[in-house]
Amino acid sequence: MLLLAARVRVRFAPSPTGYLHIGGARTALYDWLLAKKEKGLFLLRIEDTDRSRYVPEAMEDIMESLRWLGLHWDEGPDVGGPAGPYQQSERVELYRRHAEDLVARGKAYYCFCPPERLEELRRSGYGYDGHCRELPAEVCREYLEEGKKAVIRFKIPQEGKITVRDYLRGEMVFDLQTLDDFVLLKSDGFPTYHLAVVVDDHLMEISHVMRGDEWLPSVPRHILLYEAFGWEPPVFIHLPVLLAPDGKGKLSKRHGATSLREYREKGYLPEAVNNFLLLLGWHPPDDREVLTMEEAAAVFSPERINTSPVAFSLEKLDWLNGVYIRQLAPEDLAARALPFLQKDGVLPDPCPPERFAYLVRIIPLVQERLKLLSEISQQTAYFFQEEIPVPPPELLVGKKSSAGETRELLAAALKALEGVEDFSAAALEEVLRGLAAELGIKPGPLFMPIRVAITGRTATPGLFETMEAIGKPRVLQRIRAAIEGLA
RNA sequence: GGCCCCAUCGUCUAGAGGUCGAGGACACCACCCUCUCAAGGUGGAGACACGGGUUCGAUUCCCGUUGGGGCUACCA
Repeated sequence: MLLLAARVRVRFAPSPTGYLHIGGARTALYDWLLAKKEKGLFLLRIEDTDRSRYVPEAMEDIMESLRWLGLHWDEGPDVGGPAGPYQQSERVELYRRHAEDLVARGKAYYCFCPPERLEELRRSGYGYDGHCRELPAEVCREYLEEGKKAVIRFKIPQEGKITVRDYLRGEMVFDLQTLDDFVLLKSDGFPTYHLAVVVDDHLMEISHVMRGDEWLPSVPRHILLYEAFGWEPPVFIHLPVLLAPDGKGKLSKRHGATSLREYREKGYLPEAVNNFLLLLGWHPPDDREVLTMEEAAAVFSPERINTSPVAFSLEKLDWLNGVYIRQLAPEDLAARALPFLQKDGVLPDPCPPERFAYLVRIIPLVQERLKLLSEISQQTAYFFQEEIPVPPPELLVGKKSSAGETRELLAAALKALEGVEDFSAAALEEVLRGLAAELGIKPGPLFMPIRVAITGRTATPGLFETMEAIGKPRVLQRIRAAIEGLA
């Protein structure tokens, strides 16, 4: 007994079978929020009891992803803690002892049924039939001594009903006859989920269990186990499942990105991902939906978690990402965008300080236009390049204009710009607006060819700020190149 | 098949018997702002699955139907 006191202790208990799933991230977030809100502790426990599905890199990815989200744990496999170890593969002795204890007390039994028999049983549509349940003790001992493969099964009481409780859904009644004698300890000596989760949640003094609602049908088994051990069960809070964006079927790889790392690689901010996940199944007491995790932790309450399935639709995530990008200080955004620019070859790695300083200067121009960090390269490449490809005439010449006219406009602009000493946005605006007035045309038809000439794009930040940032020499040179391209 | 869960705008949701001729957010449409694109502002369209009850009164409570989802492994 650890006697860690009656404070809230929650755990996130992923299985290292792959990268951290977006649904798992939500569970971890809710766990973290509850711990924060209640001034409790958040633990990380790795449930690696299935050796056949074990993926070596998974554990590192899970921890790295959680850290990226800022969901730091108080106890876990890397940091340790009073209830360790926090990796189930290091606790197999513990599970075995508990399973054997149940056998000794007549609440569980050894089963020697071969896989083929079990397979047949499964096809019949019912669970295990209790074949080994009443095996005489001598026979059992004999088999064991012979080294026969065996599992330990839990003995489900045969009659009656069991009432279990979910925090959000209330009481649920299950008929015991619909439950079969499930396996506690596998023949390889590892525990099944059911045994391990109950033993660990108890030993680690978990007060609230949050997990996906695919576990709802297993609650009776767990309650029965708690009763068999004579333990007090924790509060169960089952989170609504995440459905595919079209609402049909469970979210899976078929429906786009399901691992957190993919979102990170696409250029989503952890702030946005957290905020988005927060809203998938939970709603704040007021209508403020954009909130930091600190703000969320202050008002988080499990009562407000929904029970109906949730379609995982990304529209709001994209919007939230834009919101958080706009809130960032330029230096911060630059630092976060840099890896994307380097990956795309726009900036070198390592990045020289003066280039980074220039990036910081550019950032405010594109900040409110950015939805994903991964868009940074295509939106800013022309700032960093010495020369850009000469824009084709179809881009340069407006719908209502001609090549000749465009050439003349650019030539006039070039002439006016050559005389500008102070190449600042304000001065440039004055000069170019003056030029348009002089030519007797609206600003638009003059500005657009210039924009395309110096950026190669029709959609850019404000023209004058852009020109200032690119600088006089490159601006003039690009306009000259564009004029030549129209000849 | 058996067991379990769920059901408000396209999506996330508010709503806990009269306050609802159903509120917010994203997305969508229009207009405004405007050198383009964004951002921002204003406005618009858009939902209580269906059928029975209970009640003076149901989005809200109960039952059923339908629909969706999950579980039914020596996987979690």
